[in-house]
Amino acid sequence: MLPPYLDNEQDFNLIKYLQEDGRISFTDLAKKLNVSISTVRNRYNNLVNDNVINVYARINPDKIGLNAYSRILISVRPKSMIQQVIDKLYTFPEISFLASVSGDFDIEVNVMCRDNNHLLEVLHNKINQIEGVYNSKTNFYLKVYKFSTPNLDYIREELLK
Amino acid sequence: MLPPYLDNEQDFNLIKYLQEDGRISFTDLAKKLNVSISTVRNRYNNLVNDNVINVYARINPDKIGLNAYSRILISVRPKSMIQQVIDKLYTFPEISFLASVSGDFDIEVNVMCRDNNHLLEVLHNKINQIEGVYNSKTNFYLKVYKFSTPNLDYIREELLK
DNA sequence: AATGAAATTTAAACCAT
DNA sequence: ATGGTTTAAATTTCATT
Repeated sequence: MLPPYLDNEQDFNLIKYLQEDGRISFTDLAKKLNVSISTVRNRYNNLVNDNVINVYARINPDKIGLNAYSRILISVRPKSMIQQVIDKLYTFPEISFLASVSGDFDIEVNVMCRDNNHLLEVLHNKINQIEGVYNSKTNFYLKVYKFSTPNLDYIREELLK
Repeated sequence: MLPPYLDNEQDFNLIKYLQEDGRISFTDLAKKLNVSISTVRNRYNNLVNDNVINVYARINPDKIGLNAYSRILISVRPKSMIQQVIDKLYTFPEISFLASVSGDFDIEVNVMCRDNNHLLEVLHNKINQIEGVYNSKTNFYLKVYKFSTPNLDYIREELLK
């Protein structure tokens, strides 16, 4: 069974077109979907309000001088402090991604920094100073080949199996 | 020194507003920046054409039934085959992120799957079957707390140091 | 929830500086 | 690279089914 939103042909296609071009006009969407503009607007607003999608500008980090893009894995001890550490990490502007993760470490963050010095500063003076951070491990993204949202046509097919 | 784009007050603010709302009208942007609409449009087009930003709809994976979101690290042998493996991985619709990475593994991908069975299928039947994939290691994102673009005000400050 | 119509706002194309 | 003008297009609001 398809989850809500993807089971609706209109929502599904709406999302698909907005993935390709976040600024496509409602009028164009209405033409593509063969429904009225008002319908497109209603559905779009629902999708955004329900936090299914959000339309925003993604920055290409190296194009704006952020040349040290890395993944930092963090282990917390005692484990009871994990949420506290997450809350603190959440406030760091360098961090573009923050998640709980399974495996040898508890938390994964992605950090976009100016250069290695900047990364070192963030790591030593900020992340490693958080109470509860017991260990951390850093790896660099040497080159990013793909950064996208998943292919909806494929997903629909997959979910219908 | 600031890199191109961020050294320009207009581009900088343009990006900042578009990060918050990818569908903000050029007219509103022009009012906020106190410049003409034409200027906003020209600068926006340049930013997009130069691949500094792109505006698109990001999907919240669990809202559309993708409940197994994971990171897979891949090591390639012989190392001469890395690019070939990357090219193959690039074509997989499940993969939302693909990068070369430093450390014990060569490649990192993020995969959005329906459930564990789906992930297993992708891993065993697709990724691990690629010629040159020698080893792989999977970890789950148990919960994503932050998924954003970096805070521009902070970055500017940092880059000016 | 989906539509239609009118008034308002916005975008696009063009030209000028 | 920026701004102004005009025409076409899109959006918003409100009413209707």
